[in-house]
Amino acid sequence: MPDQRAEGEDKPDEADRGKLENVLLKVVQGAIRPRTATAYLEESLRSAIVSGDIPGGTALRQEAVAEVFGVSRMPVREAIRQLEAQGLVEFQPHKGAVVAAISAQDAADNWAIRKALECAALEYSIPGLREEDILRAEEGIAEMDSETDFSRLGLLNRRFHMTLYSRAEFPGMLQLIEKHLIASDRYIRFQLAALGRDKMAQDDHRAILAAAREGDAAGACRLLASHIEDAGRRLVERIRHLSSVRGQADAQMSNSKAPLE
Amino acid sequence: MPDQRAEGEDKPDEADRGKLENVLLKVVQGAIRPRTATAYLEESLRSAIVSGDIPGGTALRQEAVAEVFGVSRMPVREAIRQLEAQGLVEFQPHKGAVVAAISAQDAADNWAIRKALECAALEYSIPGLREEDILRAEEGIAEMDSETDFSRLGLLNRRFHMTLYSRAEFPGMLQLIEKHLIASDRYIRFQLAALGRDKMAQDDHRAILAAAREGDAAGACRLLASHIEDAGRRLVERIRHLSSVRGQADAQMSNSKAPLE
DNA sequence: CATATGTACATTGGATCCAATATGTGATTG
DNA sequence: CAATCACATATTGGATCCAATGTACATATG
Repeated sequence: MPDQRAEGEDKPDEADRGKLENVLLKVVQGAIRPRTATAYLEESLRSAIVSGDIPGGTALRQEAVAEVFGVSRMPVREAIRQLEAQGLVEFQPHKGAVVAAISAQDAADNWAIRKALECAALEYSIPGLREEDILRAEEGIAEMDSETDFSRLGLLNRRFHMTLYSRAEFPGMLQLIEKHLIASDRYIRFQLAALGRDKMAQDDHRAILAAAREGDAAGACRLLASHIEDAGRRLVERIRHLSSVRGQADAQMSNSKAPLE
Repeated sequence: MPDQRAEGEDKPDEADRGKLENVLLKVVQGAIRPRTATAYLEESLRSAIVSGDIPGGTALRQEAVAEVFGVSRMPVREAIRQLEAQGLVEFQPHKGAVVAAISAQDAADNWAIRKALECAALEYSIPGLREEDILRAEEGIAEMDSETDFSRLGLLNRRFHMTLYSRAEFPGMLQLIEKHLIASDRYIRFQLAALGRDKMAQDDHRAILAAAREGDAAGACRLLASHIEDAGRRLVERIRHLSSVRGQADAQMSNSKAPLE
């Protein structure tokens, strides 16, 4: 669901005209407002892909997608282009787009990138962390403790991590990290569905936060590095195991969707 | 201008069929082959942007671009979408796309990301480096020593770095690094044009390669880190300086193009 | 019978047209 | 005279149409 930013506020000088407009503005804001069809499709498709609703390997036929969303093929094509540049779909000229498949290689890549970037960001961020950030991170841990919905756990985990990095003065870096955190969501969900939420290594989270609170950048980075590394290694091992047991692992990975909704 | 590949050659006979195919293959490979107009536009625009031929801040009016390239607006739109997802242009619905402006913030981001990713990649890669890689890297350094064309210097620098990382077993990570190296090209060129090629810190390159040759991962990473950090700091300082002296620095940065062709 | 070839169909790439939105300019009104 | 509104214009968003390409199946031929 696309949330909207506040638009230009008209000055309320002309009797009730301002009020009327405000009312309409609220209505519009409350409603699902796809500012453009392309943006709407791009968000919907991405969320569906990372959540696993559209399993890896699925061919995205333009006509079919267009029909489902009630638009023409054109916005579909543009949305697919963007998803391609983001690495969420693979594209071949005249053949079409298929949702990027889950694979051990992709997972290993993602975790290696995350480790490098997140450790750097944490180091940059720690000196600038404030009370409110620490509190927000603590809340995040608590929320994860009490959350039962897998799909929300991924979001909460992402938020916790991003809070820790938020004071790094490199917005582009933070954006890149968030992109990879989102991409790792479906793997996290995949693990949770099978291993039955071992609280997502909450002990790690607590230890990292403790080090961050003390301003111990080196220690926090070391903890974060092994936190990410461990999760990545476990995940890659499991995917490798599955793909050696069964034929091609990609297909049935999608069943991680089943327990979710 | 899109050249087309050779069309159907009549087969002389079946005796030398294998050879014929090889010949045709060479012809096809040699030709400039824009598989689709969108891909052609995407490559052309990206190269023009990173090379500085299209300065930051330029509005990419679809109609104008389409006319120049002799196509309709549609492939232009798709290409722009991809460039947007790659962060090379900024996009606003109904307003259009403008080439992402050069800025101190963007440069700082880029170098911070590069430092994190490239150091990690180097560490992963060093244990797997072979003789041929070392040799290729040495050739790269030599080429940079004797190259006078600024636009090629960026390419050679990129190649040297990528050679060092090439044995890291994370293709996605390498792709991400290359993407950021390409994006940093126009900053490098910007520096070279002003500072007059101080050999691009070739001493650093030699030192890094020496450590890599010895298999000293930690040492090589330390050297690489400060190599990237120094260049980034110098660059950011210079951009900050320029923007404080003159009004907005973004516009006239484009003159870095002048000495190039 | 196997391989190669031709043909029909499905799907994507690209062009043109129309609609929606933003911006600039001039008129109107307090 | 200033501010606002209305309108004209430029530009982008989206839909529909046609062309190009890939795939699958049938057919011919050694």
